[in-house]
Amino acid sequence: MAKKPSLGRQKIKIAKIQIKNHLQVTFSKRRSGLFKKASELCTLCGVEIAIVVFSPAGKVFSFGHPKVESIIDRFLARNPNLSSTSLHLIEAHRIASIPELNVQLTYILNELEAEKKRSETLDEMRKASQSQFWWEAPIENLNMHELEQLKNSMEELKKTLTIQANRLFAENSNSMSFFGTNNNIPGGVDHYEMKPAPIISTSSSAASHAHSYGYGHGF
Amino acid sequence: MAKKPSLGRQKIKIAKIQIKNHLQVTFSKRRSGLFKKASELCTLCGVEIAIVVFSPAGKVFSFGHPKVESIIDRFLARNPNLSSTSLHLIEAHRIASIPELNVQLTYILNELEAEKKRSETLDEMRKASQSQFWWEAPIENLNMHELEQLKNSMEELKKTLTIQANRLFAENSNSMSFFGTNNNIPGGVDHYEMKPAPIISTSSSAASHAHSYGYGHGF
DNA sequence: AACTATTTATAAGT
DNA sequence: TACTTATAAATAGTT
Repeated sequence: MAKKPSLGRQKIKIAKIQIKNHLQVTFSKRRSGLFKKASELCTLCGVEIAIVVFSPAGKVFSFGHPKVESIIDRFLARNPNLSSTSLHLIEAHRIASIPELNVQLTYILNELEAEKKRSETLDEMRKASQSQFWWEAPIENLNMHELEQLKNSMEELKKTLTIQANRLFAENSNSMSFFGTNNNIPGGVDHYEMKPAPIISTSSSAASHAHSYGYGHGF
Repeated sequence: MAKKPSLGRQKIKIAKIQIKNHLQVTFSKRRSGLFKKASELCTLCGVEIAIVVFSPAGKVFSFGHPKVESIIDRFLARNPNLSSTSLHLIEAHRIASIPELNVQLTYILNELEAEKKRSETLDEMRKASQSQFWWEAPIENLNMHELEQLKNSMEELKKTLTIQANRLFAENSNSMSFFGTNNNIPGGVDHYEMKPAPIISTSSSAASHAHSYGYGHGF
């Protein structure tokens, strides 16, 4: 009985595997391979690594040393993105005991988030289609207009807030406890200076630290 | 001159590399190897992966498809953890004042601005590619609706904020106001009840989904 | 999951 | 940091 020697490992093209079963097996194998490599890198070089993988089915797999969470926290601390900021704000208002404000702000933040996601989606569509496919979804001008309005509203709000805040501040700078939780007011009264909307054009969300799949130099 | 043939790859123990220079080289090589593997896994299996690496020096390297941030958000949504909750609480206390709130709003404003610019860019790309199709309508309508709601919310918020601020103002002001310009006080000098800071201990910590370095099965 | 024949990654050296 | 070489590891296809 002649053993049929397998062909052994064959070269494959790096493109989405079509055969479902095959894909599943490969995913499994390579996922553990990836985690193993990560683990080795941790040990060899004493670095901290977190990996999060979402399967097409939405199942999540993660690796982390020392812990996924701590690394993510560190990452977010350096690279604050909108959603985490939203969470802070929301949380702040919960604690601040102003339910009405909370509800509304939450709603608004969700909207903003949705808007952001939407344009992310569009951006990806564009990238994927390379201008060749029908789903190159156009962004309607009206939306632009509405966004403009939104911005104006927010600026208005901010102005009002600033005025009110400074009023309160100036009057009771000795002992004001608006939110009950916090009596110390950080800044000086100089908040009252109103620039026409600062716009610290902080590079939008992701861009701040330069290496997504990037190769930073140095150590 | 006999070429000295290198020994080639040697087996190494998976333990922290002591020779600094060596460690640096290995880190560099293996990091790119890891990212490459991740990239291949993404392509082959159509999954989403984020990797964050902190070097001993605190430098951060990341890989993400489609984006580190979006994947982290997704992860945190499923897996709210204690530390980030703690951070939120701390953060909340820090910003529990009107001036700080103001700062936060400014930040959001900036985000919106950045988002708008992005949308504009995309829109121009869209125009350039001259692909305009009627069937995008549903998406557009939905968005218009949402944006309309957003706008309304903003106005509501502004109103509420003004009212609240003025209430406090009324409560706390025994003396005169420095700014006589406050005309838009809708009214009630009603007292607003302060609760002692709810502090909702959210989050079931990290444990919820089972695989840190774990090998979940299934897909 | 186990088995190999191969491909790929990479430790050392330059 | 980049290239080279020989070898260690990972893994595609098969059972």
